[in-house]
Amino acid sequence: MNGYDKYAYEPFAVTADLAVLTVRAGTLQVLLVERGQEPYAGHWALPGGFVLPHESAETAARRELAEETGLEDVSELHLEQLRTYSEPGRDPRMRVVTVAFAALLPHPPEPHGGGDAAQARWLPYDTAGPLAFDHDRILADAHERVGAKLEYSCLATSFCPPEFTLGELQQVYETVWGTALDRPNFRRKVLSTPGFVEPVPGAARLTGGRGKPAALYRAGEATTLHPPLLRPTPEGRL
Amino acid sequence: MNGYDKYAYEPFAVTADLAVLTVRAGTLQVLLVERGQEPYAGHWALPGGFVLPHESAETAARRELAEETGLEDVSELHLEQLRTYSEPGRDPRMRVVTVAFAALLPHPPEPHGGGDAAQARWLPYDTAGPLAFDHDRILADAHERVGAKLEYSCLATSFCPPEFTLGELQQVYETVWGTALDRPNFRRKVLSTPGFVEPVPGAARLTGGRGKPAALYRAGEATTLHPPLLRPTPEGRL
DNA sequence: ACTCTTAATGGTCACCATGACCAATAGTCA
DNA sequence: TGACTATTGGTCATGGTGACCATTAAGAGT
Repeated sequence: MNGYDKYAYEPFAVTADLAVLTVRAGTLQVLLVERGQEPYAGHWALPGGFVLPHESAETAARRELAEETGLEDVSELHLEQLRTYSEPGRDPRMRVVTVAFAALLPHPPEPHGGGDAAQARWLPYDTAGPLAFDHDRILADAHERVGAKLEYSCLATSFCPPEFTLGELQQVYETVWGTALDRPNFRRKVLSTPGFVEPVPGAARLTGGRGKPAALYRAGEATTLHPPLLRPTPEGRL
Repeated sequence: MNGYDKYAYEPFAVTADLAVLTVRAGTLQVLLVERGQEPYAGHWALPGGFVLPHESAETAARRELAEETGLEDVSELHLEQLRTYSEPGRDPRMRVVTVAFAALLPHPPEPHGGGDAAQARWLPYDTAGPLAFDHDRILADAHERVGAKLEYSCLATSFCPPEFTLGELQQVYETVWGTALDRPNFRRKVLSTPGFVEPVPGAARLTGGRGKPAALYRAGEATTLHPPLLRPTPEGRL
Protein backbone atom coordinates (compact mmCIF):
# COMPACT_ATOMS: atom_id res chain seq x y z
CA MET A 1 0.00 0.00 0.00
CA ASN A 2 1.09 3.55 0.04
CA GLY A 3 3.00 5.41 2.75
CA TYR A 4 4.09 3.13 5.49
CA ASP A 5 3.52 5.59 8.30
CA LYS A 6 5.46 4.03 11.08
CA TYR A 7 3.12 2.24 13.44
CA ALA A 8 0.14 3.42 11.49
CA TYR A 9 -1.16 -0.07 12.08
CA GLU A 10 -1.11 -2.20 15.15
CA PRO A 11 2.27 -3.87 15.45
CA PHE A 12 2.64 -7.61 15.69
CA ALA A 13 4.89 -9.76 17.76
CA VAL A 14 6.81 -12.19 15.55
CA THR A 15 8.03 -15.53 16.83
CA ALA A 16 9.89 -18.44 15.30
CA ASP A 17 8.69 -21.87 16.40
CA LEU A 18 10.41 -25.15 15.70
CA ALA A 19 9.23 -28.65 15.01
CA VAL A 20 12.43 -30.56 15.76
CA LEU A 21 12.06 -34.13 14.57
CA THR A 22 14.23 -37.17 14.97
CA VAL A 23 14.00 -40.90 14.42
CA ARG A 24 14.94 -42.95 17.43
CA ALA A 25 14.29 -46.62 18.00
CA GLY A 26 12.01 -46.80 15.01
CA THR A 27 9.70 -44.06 16.18
CA LEU A 28 9.33 -40.46 15.13
CA GLN A 29 10.00 -38.15 18.02
CA VAL A 30 9.51 -34.45 18.59
CA LEU A 31 11.31 -32.04 20.85
CA LEU A 32 8.76 -30.40 23.13
CA VAL A 33 8.95 -28.01 26.04
CA GLU A 34 6.62 -27.87 28.99
CA ARG A 35 5.07 -24.51 29.59
CA GLY A 36 5.43 -23.06 33.03
CA GLN A 37 3.03 -20.16 32.70
CA GLU A 38 -0.45 -19.37 31.63
CA PRO A 39 -1.88 -19.75 29.18
CA TYR A 40 -1.50 -23.47 28.64
CA ALA A 41 0.57 -23.89 31.79
CA GLY A 42 1.57 -27.52 32.10
CA HIS A 43 0.90 -28.20 28.45
CA TRP A 44 3.58 -29.20 26.03
CA ALA A 45 4.49 -26.84 23.24
CA LEU A 46 6.92 -26.49 20.38
CA PRO A 47 10.10 -24.66 21.28
CA GLY A 48 10.36 -21.16 19.93
CA GLY A 49 10.65 -17.55 20.81
CA PHE A 50 10.62 -13.98 19.68
CA VAL A 51 12.48 -12.82 16.64
CA LEU A 52 14.87 -10.18 17.89
CA PRO A 53 15.23 -6.83 16.12
CA HIS A 54 18.48 -7.71 14.41
CA GLU A 55 17.48 -11.24 13.40
CA SER A 56 15.70 -12.88 10.54
CA ALA A 57 13.14 -15.51 11.44
CA GLU A 58 15.55 -18.25 10.40
CA THR A 59 18.35 -16.81 12.50
CA ALA A 60 16.02 -16.71 15.47
CA ALA A 61 14.96 -20.29 14.84
CA ARG A 62 18.57 -21.39 14.67
CA ARG A 63 19.35 -19.62 17.90
CA GLU A 64 16.38 -21.23 19.62
CA LEU A 65 17.39 -24.61 18.28
CA ALA A 66 20.87 -24.22 19.71
CA GLU A 67 19.50 -23.14 23.07
CA GLU A 68 17.07 -26.01 23.33
CA THR A 69 19.29 -28.81 22.12
CA GLY A 70 22.66 -27.63 23.38
CA LEU A 71 24.23 -28.32 20.00
CA GLU A 72 26.98 -26.10 18.69
CA ASP A 73 27.07 -26.75 14.96
CA VAL A 74 23.48 -25.83 14.27
CA SER A 75 24.80 -23.77 11.38
CA GLU A 76 25.07 -26.97 9.37
CA LEU A 77 21.61 -28.28 10.14
CA HIS A 78 18.87 -28.02 7.58
CA LEU A 79 16.05 -25.72 8.61
CA GLU A 80 12.91 -25.96 6.53
CA GLN A 81 10.55 -23.03 6.67
CA LEU A 82 7.08 -24.51 6.90
CA ARG A 83 4.66 -21.62 6.76
CA THR A 84 3.47 -18.68 8.80
CA TYR A 85 0.53 -18.80 11.16
CA SER A 86 -1.14 -15.47 11.59
CA GLU A 87 -4.76 -16.09 12.52
CA PRO A 88 -6.01 -13.58 15.07
CA GLY A 89 -6.61 -15.19 18.43
CA ARG A 90 -3.80 -17.74 18.14
CA ASP A 91 -2.40 -16.35 21.36
CA PRO A 92 -5.03 -15.12 23.81
CA ARG A 93 -2.81 -12.35 25.10
CA MET A 94 -1.63 -10.50 22.06
CA ARG A 95 -1.28 -10.59 18.34
CA VAL A 96 1.46 -13.07 17.52
CA VAL A 97 2.58 -14.05 14.04
CA THR A 98 4.60 -17.25 14.05
CA VAL A 99 7.01 -18.39 11.37
CA ALA A 100 7.29 -22.15 11.78
CA PHE A 101 10.34 -24.22 10.89
CA ALA A 102 11.06 -27.91 10.76
CA ALA A 103 14.46 -29.23 11.78
CA LEU A 104 15.75 -32.77 11.32
CA LEU A 105 18.25 -34.16 13.78
CA PRO A 106 20.26 -37.36 13.48
CA HIS A 107 21.50 -38.52 16.83
CA PRO A 108 19.32 -36.73 19.33
CA PRO A 109 21.28 -35.19 22.15
CA GLU A 110 19.37 -35.28 25.40
CA PRO A 111 17.92 -31.83 25.61
CA HIS A 112 19.15 -29.84 28.53
CA GLY A 113 16.11 -27.97 29.57
CA GLY A 114 18.37 -24.97 29.24
CA GLY A 115 17.30 -21.60 28.11
CA ASP A 116 14.21 -20.65 29.96
CA ALA A 117 11.75 -23.44 29.27
CA ALA A 118 10.66 -25.44 32.27
CA GLN A 119 11.83 -28.67 30.74
CA ALA A 120 12.46 -29.98 27.28
CA ARG A 121 12.04 -33.60 26.22
CA TRP A 122 11.79 -35.86 23.24
CA LEU A 123 8.30 -37.30 22.98
CA PRO A 124 6.89 -39.76 20.44
CA TYR A 125 5.06 -38.04 17.62
CA ASP A 126 2.04 -40.30 17.91
CA THR A 127 1.33 -39.68 21.54
CA ALA A 128 2.20 -35.99 21.50
CA GLY A 129 -1.01 -35.04 23.19
CA PRO A 130 -2.87 -31.80 22.64
CA LEU A 131 -0.24 -29.11 22.45
CA ALA A 132 -0.50 -25.49 23.45
CA PHE A 133 -1.86 -22.86 21.06
CA ASP A 134 -2.17 -24.19 17.49
CA HIS A 135 0.98 -26.23 17.79
CA ASP A 136 -0.87 -29.46 16.98
CA ARG A 137 -1.49 -28.11 13.54
CA ILE A 138 2.04 -26.85 13.13
CA LEU A 139 3.39 -30.23 14.12
CA ALA A 140 1.06 -32.00 11.71
CA ASP A 141 2.13 -29.65 8.94
CA ALA A 142 5.76 -30.38 9.74
CA HIS A 143 5.15 -34.11 9.54
CA GLU A 144 3.36 -33.79 6.24
CA ARG A 145 6.06 -31.55 4.79
CA VAL A 146 8.89 -33.80 5.85
CA GLY A 147 7.08 -36.86 4.56
CA ALA A 148 6.56 -35.18 1.22
CA LYS A 149 10.13 -33.92 0.96
CA LEU A 150 11.49 -37.41 1.52
CA GLU A 151 9.94 -38.32 -1.80
CA TYR A 152 11.84 -35.95 -4.01
CA SER A 153 14.81 -34.78 -1.95
CA CYS A 154 17.78 -36.30 -0.19
CA LEU A 155 16.52 -34.92 3.10
CA ALA A 156 16.41 -38.36 4.70
CA THR A 157 20.15 -38.29 5.29
CA SER A 158 19.58 -35.36 7.66
CA PHE A 159 18.04 -37.85 10.07
CA CYS A 160 21.12 -40.05 9.94
CA PRO A 161 24.55 -39.73 11.54
CA PRO A 162 27.47 -38.83 9.25
CA GLU A 163 27.97 -42.49 8.40
CA PHE A 164 25.01 -44.78 8.21
CA THR A 165 23.80 -48.06 6.75
CA LEU A 166 21.13 -48.41 4.13
CA GLY A 167 19.01 -50.10 6.76
CA GLU A 168 19.11 -47.01 8.91
CA LEU A 169 18.22 -44.84 5.95
CA GLN A 170 15.33 -47.11 5.11
CA GLN A 171 14.10 -46.97 8.67
CA VAL A 172 13.91 -43.19 8.36
CA TYR A 173 11.57 -43.53 5.43
CA GLU A 174 9.51 -46.22 7.09
CA THR A 175 9.20 -44.31 10.34
CA VAL A 176 8.22 -40.99 8.80
CA TRP A 177 5.85 -42.53 6.29
CA GLY A 178 4.50 -45.17 8.62
CA THR A 179 4.80 -47.84 5.95
CA ALA A 180 7.07 -50.82 5.36
CA LEU A 181 9.34 -50.83 2.34
CA ASP A 182 10.89 -53.72 0.48
CA ARG A 183 14.54 -53.78 1.35
CA PRO A 184 16.09 -54.93 -1.93
CA ASN A 185 13.97 -52.48 -3.88
CA PHE A 186 14.84 -49.64 -1.56
CA ARG A 187 18.49 -50.51 -1.89
CA ARG A 188 18.34 -50.61 -5.67
CA LYS A 189 16.56 -47.28 -5.80
CA VAL A 190 18.96 -45.48 -3.48
CA LEU A 191 22.10 -46.83 -5.09
CA SER A 192 20.86 -46.12 -8.59
CA THR A 193 20.33 -42.45 -7.79
CA PRO A 194 23.67 -40.75 -8.42
CA GLY A 195 24.81 -38.54 -5.59
CA PHE A 196 22.26 -39.68 -3.06
CA VAL A 197 24.71 -41.72 -0.99
CA GLU A 198 28.34 -42.68 -1.51
CA PRO A 199 30.06 -45.66 0.04
CA VAL A 200 32.64 -45.11 2.74
CA PRO A 201 35.83 -46.22 1.00
CA GLY A 202 37.53 -47.93 3.92
CA ALA A 203 35.29 -50.94 3.40
CA ALA A 204 34.09 -50.05 6.85
CA ARG A 205 31.29 -52.00 8.34
CA LEU A 206 29.04 -51.47 11.25
CA THR A 207 28.31 -54.25 13.64
CA GLY A 208 25.29 -53.57 15.71
CA GLY A 209 23.78 -56.91 16.45
CA ARG A 210 23.06 -60.11 14.64
CA GLY A 211 23.08 -60.63 10.94
CA LYS A 212 25.44 -59.75 8.15
CA PRO A 213 27.32 -56.52 8.74
CA ALA A 214 26.09 -53.61 6.65
CA ALA A 215 28.22 -51.35 4.51
CA LEU A 216 28.51 -47.75 5.57
CA TYR A 217 27.52 -44.81 3.42
CA ARG A 218 27.79 -41.06 3.56
CA ALA A 219 25.41 -38.43 2.21
CA GLY A 220 26.27 -37.54 -1.36
CA GLU A 221 26.30 -34.33 -3.30
CA ALA A 222 22.80 -34.47 -4.67
CA THR A 223 19.95 -32.66 -3.00
CA THR A 224 17.04 -33.74 -5.18
CA LEU A 225 15.87 -37.14 -6.38
CA HIS A 226 15.06 -37.75 -10.01
CA PRO A 227 12.90 -39.65 -10.37
CA PRO A 228 11.32 -39.34 -6.95
CA LEU A 229 10.96 -42.09 -4.41
CA LEU A 230 7.20 -42.13 -4.01
CA ARG A 231 5.54 -43.58 -0.95
CA PRO A 232 3.27 -46.51 -1.67
CA THR A 233 -0.33 -45.65 -2.63
CA PRO A 234 -0.89 -42.37 -0.87
CA GLU A 235 -4.42 -42.43 -2.20
CA GLY A 236 -5.75 -41.25 1.09
CA ARG A 237 -4.37 -37.81 0.45
CA LEU A 238 -6.75 -36.79 -2.28
CA MET B 1 10.92 -16.43 25.32
CA ASN B 2 8.80 -17.06 28.35
CA GLY B 3 6.46 -14.37 29.62
CA TYR B 4 5.47 -12.48 26.58
CA ASP B 5 5.63 -9.03 28.14
CA LYS B 6 3.71 -7.02 25.66
CA TYR B 7 6.05 -5.04 23.46
CA ALA B 8 9.03 -6.32 25.36
CA TYR B 9 10.60 -6.59 21.95
CA GLU B 10 10.54 -4.25 19.03
CA PRO B 11 7.32 -4.75 17.12
CA PHE B 12 7.26 -5.62 13.47
CA ALA B 13 5.08 -4.47 10.65
CA VAL B 14 3.54 -7.45 8.85
CA THR B 15 2.54 -7.27 5.22
CA ALA B 16 1.04 -9.73 2.76
CA ASP B 17 2.47 -9.55 -0.76
CA LEU B 18 1.09 -11.29 -3.79
CA ALA B 19 2.62 -12.85 -6.87
CA VAL B 20 -0.44 -12.96 -9.13
CA LEU B 21 0.33 -15.07 -12.17
CA THR B 22 -1.56 -15.76 -15.34
CA VAL B 23 -0.97 -17.31 -18.72
CA ARG B 24 -1.90 -15.10 -21.64
CA ALA B 25 -0.98 -15.55 -25.25
CA GLY B 26 1.50 -18.24 -24.41
CA THR B 27 3.47 -16.16 -21.95
CA LEU B 28 3.57 -16.10 -18.19
CA GLN B 29 2.53 -12.74 -16.86
CA VAL B 30 2.62 -11.10 -13.46
CA LEU B 31 0.48 -8.42 -11.94
CA LEU B 32 2.73 -5.55 -10.86
CA VAL B 33 2.14 -2.11 -9.45
CA GLU B 34 4.25 0.93 -10.02
CA ARG B 35 5.46 2.60 -6.87
CA GLY B 36 4.74 6.28 -6.53
CA GLN B 37 6.89 7.00 -3.52
CA GLU B 38 10.35 6.51 -2.19
CA PRO B 39 11.98 4.18 -1.75
CA TYR B 40 11.96 2.59 -5.17
CA ALA B 41 9.72 5.30 -6.61
CA GLY B 42 9.01 4.47 -10.23
CA HIS B 43 9.99 0.84 -9.77
CA TRP B 44 7.57 -2.00 -10.21
CA ALA B 45 6.63 -4.06 -7.20
CA LEU B 46 4.36 -6.91 -6.21
CA PRO B 47 0.97 -5.81 -4.93
CA GLY B 48 0.52 -6.11 -1.22
CA GLY B 49 -0.16 -4.28 1.96
CA PHE B 50 -0.37 -4.33 5.69
CA VAL B 51 -2.12 -7.08 7.57
CA LEU B 52 -4.81 -5.34 9.57
CA PRO B 53 -5.35 -6.10 13.25
CA HIS B 54 -8.39 -8.29 12.70
CA GLU B 55 -7.00 -10.18 9.70
CA SER B 56 -4.90 -13.23 9.07
CA ALA B 57 -2.19 -12.88 6.45
CA GLU B 58 -4.28 -14.86 3.98
CA THR B 59 -7.32 -12.70 4.56
CA ALA B 60 -5.22 -9.62 3.97
CA ALA B 61 -3.80 -11.15 0.80
CA ARG B 62 -7.27 -11.94 -0.47
CA ARG B 63 -8.42 -8.42 0.24
CA GLU B 64 -5.45 -6.97 -1.60
CA LEU B 65 -6.07 -9.30 -4.50
CA ALA B 66 -9.66 -8.12 -4.80
CA GLU B 67 -8.58 -4.49 -4.63
CA GLU B 68 -5.92 -4.84 -7.28
CA THR B 69 -7.80 -6.97 -9.75
CA GLY B 70 -11.33 -5.73 -9.22
CA LEU B 71 -12.63 -9.28 -9.02
CA GLU B 72 -15.47 -10.19 -6.71
CA ASP B 73 -15.28 -13.93 -6.26
CA VAL B 74 -11.74 -14.00 -4.93
CA SER B 75 -13.05 -16.31 -2.20
CA GLU B 76 -12.89 -19.17 -4.69
CA LEU B 77 -9.39 -18.49 -5.93
CA HIS B 78 -6.52 -20.61 -4.77
CA LEU B 79 -4.00 -18.74 -2.67
CA GLU B 80 -0.73 -20.51 -2.08
CA GLN B 81 1.35 -19.33 0.84
CA LEU B 82 4.91 -19.21 -0.41
CA ARG B 83 7.09 -18.32 2.54
CA THR B 84 7.87 -15.45 4.83
CA TYR B 85 10.64 -12.96 4.23
CA SER B 86 11.98 -11.44 7.41
CA GLU B 87 15.57 -10.39 6.79
CA PRO B 88 16.42 -7.15 8.51
CA GLY B 89 16.92 -4.34 6.05
CA ARG B 90 14.39 -5.59 3.51
CA ASP B 91 12.68 -2.24 3.83
CA PRO B 92 15.01 0.68 4.46
CA ARG B 93 12.46 2.51 6.57
CA MET B 94 11.32 0.03 9.16
CA ARG B 95 11.23 -3.60 10.11
CA VAL B 96 8.78 -5.34 7.81
CA VAL B 97 8.00 -9.04 7.80
CA THR B 98 6.28 -10.11 4.62
CA VAL B 99 4.15 -13.21 4.13
CA ALA B 100 4.17 -13.91 0.41
CA PHE B 101 1.39 -15.63 -1.51
CA ALA B 102 1.01 -16.85 -5.05
CA ALA B 103 -2.31 -16.55 -6.85
CA LEU B 104 -3.25 -18.10 -10.18
CA LEU B 105 -5.78 -16.39 -12.40
CA PRO B 106 -7.45 -17.76 -15.52
CA HIS B 107 -8.80 -14.98 -17.67
CA PRO B 108 -6.96 -11.89 -16.55
CA PRO B 109 -9.21 -8.93 -16.01
CA GLU B 110 -7.52 -5.69 -16.90
CA PRO B 111 -6.40 -4.37 -13.56
CA HIS B 112 -7.98 -1.11 -12.62
CA GLY B 113 -5.21 0.69 -10.90
CA GLY B 114 -7.67 1.04 -8.06
CA GLY B 115 -6.82 0.98 -4.45
CA ASP B 116 -3.91 3.26 -3.85
CA ALA B 117 -1.21 2.04 -6.20
CA ALA B 118 -0.18 4.43 -8.90
CA GLN B 119 -0.96 1.92 -11.63
CA ALA B 120 -1.25 -1.81 -11.92
CA ARG B 121 -0.44 -3.79 -15.04
CA TRP B 122 0.19 -7.27 -16.32
CA LEU B 123 3.79 -7.62 -17.38
CA PRO B 124 5.59 -10.61 -18.88
CA TYR B 125 7.44 -12.65 -16.31
CA ASP B 126 10.62 -12.77 -18.34
CA THR B 127 11.03 -9.06 -18.77
CA ALA B 128 9.84 -8.12 -15.29
CA GLY B 129 12.83 -5.95 -14.65
CA PRO B 130 14.42 -5.38 -11.29
CA LEU B 131 11.60 -5.03 -8.84
CA ALA B 132 11.47 -3.03 -5.64
CA PHE B 133 12.71 -4.44 -2.35
CA ASP B 134 13.39 -8.20 -2.55
CA HIS B 135 10.42 -8.76 -4.81
CA ASP B 136 12.59 -10.29 -7.51
CA ARG B 137 13.33 -13.13 -5.20
CA ILE B 138 9.72 -13.49 -4.10
CA LEU B 139 8.61 -13.62 -7.71
CA ALA B 140 11.25 -16.21 -8.56
CA ASP B 141 10.16 -18.30 -5.58
CA ALA B 142 6.57 -18.06 -6.75
CA HIS B 143 7.52 -19.25 -10.21
CA GLU B 144 9.49 -22.16 -8.83
CA ARG B 145 6.71 -23.15 -6.46
CA VAL B 146 4.03 -23.03 -9.10
CA GLY B 147 6.18 -24.98 -11.52
CA ALA B 148 6.76 -27.64 -8.91
CA LYS B 149 3.12 -27.84 -7.89
CA LEU B 150 2.07 -28.41 -11.46
CA GLU B 151 3.89 -31.71 -11.26
CA TYR B 152 1.93 -33.31 -8.51
CA SER B 153 -1.26 -31.29 -8.19
CA CYS B 154 -4.19 -30.31 -10.35
CA LEU B 155 -3.28 -26.65 -9.91
CA ALA B 156 -2.96 -26.09 -13.64
CA THR B 157 -6.72 -25.84 -14.02
CA SER B 158 -6.59 -22.70 -11.87
CA PHE B 159 -4.99 -20.97 -14.83
CA CYS B 160 -7.83 -21.99 -17.11
CA PRO B 161 -11.36 -20.69 -17.51
CA PRO B 162 -14.20 -22.88 -16.19
CA GLU B 163 -14.30 -24.79 -19.46
CA PHE B 164 -11.14 -25.37 -21.38
CA THR B 165 -9.54 -27.57 -24.01
CA LEU B 166 -6.69 -29.94 -23.39
CA GLY B 167 -4.60 -27.74 -25.63
CA GLU B 168 -5.13 -24.79 -23.31
CA LEU B 169 -4.24 -26.92 -20.31
CA GLN B 170 -1.11 -28.11 -22.02
CA GLN B 171 -0.12 -24.56 -22.85
CA VAL B 172 -0.27 -23.76 -19.15
CA TYR B 173 2.29 -26.45 -18.45
CA GLU B 174 4.46 -25.44 -21.36
CA THR B 175 4.38 -21.77 -20.46
CA VAL B 176 5.15 -22.20 -16.79
CA TRP B 177 7.81 -24.82 -17.36
CA GLY B 178 9.24 -23.24 -20.46
CA THR B 179 9.36 -26.56 -22.27
CA ALA B 180 7.44 -28.17 -25.07
CA LEU B 181 5.38 -31.27 -24.36
CA ASP B 182 4.24 -34.02 -26.67
CA ARG B 183 0.56 -33.53 -27.23
CA PRO B 184 -0.67 -37.13 -27.47
CA ASN B 185 1.34 -38.10 -24.41
CA PHE B 186 0.04 -35.15 -22.45
CA ARG B 187 -3.48 -36.05 -23.44
CA ARG B 188 -3.05 -39.68 -22.42
CA LYS B 189 -1.62 -38.68 -19.08
CA VAL B 190 -4.30 -36.16 -18.19
CA LEU B 191 -7.20 -38.37 -19.24
CA SER B 192 -5.81 -41.39 -17.44
CA THR B 193 -5.68 -39.53 -14.14
CA PRO B 194 -9.11 -39.94 -12.58
CA GLY B 195 -10.63 -36.71 -11.39
CA PHE B 196 -8.15 -34.39 -13.06
CA VAL B 197 -10.54 -33.23 -15.76
CA GLU B 198 -14.02 -34.33 -16.78
CA PRO B 199 -15.57 -33.85 -20.22
CA VAL B 200 -18.35 -31.36 -20.65
CA PRO B 201 -21.29 -33.61 -21.45
CA GLY B 202 -22.98 -31.45 -24.06
CA ALA B 203 -20.44 -32.61 -26.61
CA ALA B 204 -19.57 -28.97 -26.69
CA ARG B 205 -16.71 -27.82 -28.82
CA LEU B 206 -14.71 -24.68 -29.02
CA THR B 207 -13.91 -23.11 -32.31
CA GLY B 208 -11.11 -20.67 -32.03
CA GLY B 209 -9.28 -20.81 -35.28
CA ARG B 210 -8.11 -23.38 -37.73
CA GLY B 211 -7.89 -27.06 -37.10
CA LYS B 212 -10.16 -29.69 -35.68
CA PRO B 213 -12.39 -28.41 -32.90
CA ALA B 214 -11.31 -29.45 -29.44
CA ALA B 215 -13.48 -31.05 -26.81
CA LEU B 216 -14.17 -29.04 -23.70
CA TYR B 217 -13.34 -30.16 -20.20
CA ARG B 218 -13.94 -28.97 -16.68
CA ALA B 219 -11.74 -29.31 -13.62
CA GLY B 220 -12.44 -32.54 -11.79
CA GLU B 221 -12.65 -33.48 -8.15
CA ALA B 222 -9.06 -34.51 -7.64
CA THR B 223 -6.50 -32.14 -6.21
CA THR B 224 -3.37 -34.27 -6.42
CA LEU B 225 -1.80 -36.28 -9.23
CA HIS B 226 -0.71 -39.86 -8.70
CA PRO B 227 1.62 -40.55 -10.25
CA PRO B 228 2.95 -37.07 -10.84
CA LEU B 229 3.40 -35.38 -14.19
CA LEU B 230 7.10 -34.66 -14.08
CA ARG B 231 8.69 -32.01 -16.22
CA PRO B 232 11.26 -33.33 -18.65
CA THR B 233 14.84 -33.65 -17.36
CA PRO B 234 14.95 -31.03 -14.63
CA GLU B 235 18.56 -31.99 -14.05
CA GLY B 236 19.51 -28.36 -13.80
CA ARG B 237 17.85 -28.13 -10.42
CA LEU B 238 20.33 -30.12 -8.43
C1' DA C 1 -15.00 -28.25 -55.60
C1' DC C 2 -10.47 -29.41 -54.50
C1' DT C 3 -6.29 -29.15 -52.01
C1' DC C 4 -3.24 -27.44 -48.44
C1' DT C 5 -2.69 -26.38 -43.76
C1' DT C 6 -3.65 -26.77 -39.00
C1' DA C 7 -4.76 -28.86 -34.78
C1' DA C 8 -7.10 -32.54 -32.21
C1' DT C 9 -7.49 -37.28 -31.57
C1' DG C 10 -6.13 -42.18 -31.68
C1' DG C 11 -2.79 -45.69 -31.60
C1' DT C 12 1.83 -48.43 -31.59
C1' DC C 13 6.23 -49.77 -29.72
C1' DA C 14 10.43 -49.96 -27.01
C1' DC C 15 12.33 -48.78 -22.77
C1' DC C 16 12.83 -47.94 -17.96
C1' DA C 17 11.38 -47.82 -13.20
C1' DT C 18 8.92 -50.26 -10.08
C1' DG C 19 6.77 -53.96 -7.07
C1' DA C 20 6.82 -58.68 -5.80
C1' DC C 21 9.40 -62.08 -5.28
C1' DC C 22 13.51 -65.69 -4.38
C1' DA C 23 18.45 -66.79 -3.35
C1' DA C 24 22.99 -66.32 -1.42
C1' DT C 25 26.21 -64.32 1.91
C1' DA C 26 28.15 -63.31 6.43
C1' DG C 27 27.87 -62.46 10.70
C1' DT C 28 25.93 -63.55 16.03
C1' DC C 29 23.96 -66.58 19.45
C1' DA C 30 22.85 -71.03 21.68
C1' DT D 1 28.10 -77.00 14.55
C1' DG D 2 23.63 -75.48 13.63
C1' DA D 3 19.76 -72.05 13.98
C1' DC D 4 18.84 -67.37 13.30
C1' DT D 5 19.12 -62.78 11.30
C1' DA D 6 20.04 -59.13 8.40
C1' DT D 7 22.47 -57.60 4.30
C1' DT D 8 23.26 -58.18 -0.38
C1' DG D 9 22.32 -59.79 -5.13
C1' DG D 10 19.29 -61.27 -8.62
C1' DT D 11 14.93 -62.43 -11.59
C1' DC D 12 10.48 -61.42 -13.68
C1' DA D 13 6.13 -59.33 -14.92
C1' DT D 14 3.81 -55.00 -15.02
C1' DG D 15 2.86 -50.25 -15.89
C1' DG D 16 4.00 -45.60 -16.98
C1' DT D 17 6.51 -42.94 -20.16
C1' DG D 18 8.84 -40.97 -24.36
C1' DA D 19 9.20 -41.13 -29.24
C1' DC D 20 6.86 -41.84 -32.85
C1' DC D 21 3.14 -42.35 -36.80
C1' DA D 22 -1.76 -42.20 -38.51
C1' DT D 23 -6.36 -40.40 -38.77
C1' DT D 24 -10.01 -37.00 -38.35
C1' DA D 25 -12.16 -32.51 -38.80
C1' DA D 26 -12.17 -28.08 -39.38
C1' DG D 27 -10.61 -23.33 -42.05
C1' DA D 28 -8.00 -20.96 -45.91
C1' DG D 29 -6.60 -20.44 -50.44
C1' DT D 30 -6.79 -21.62 -55.44
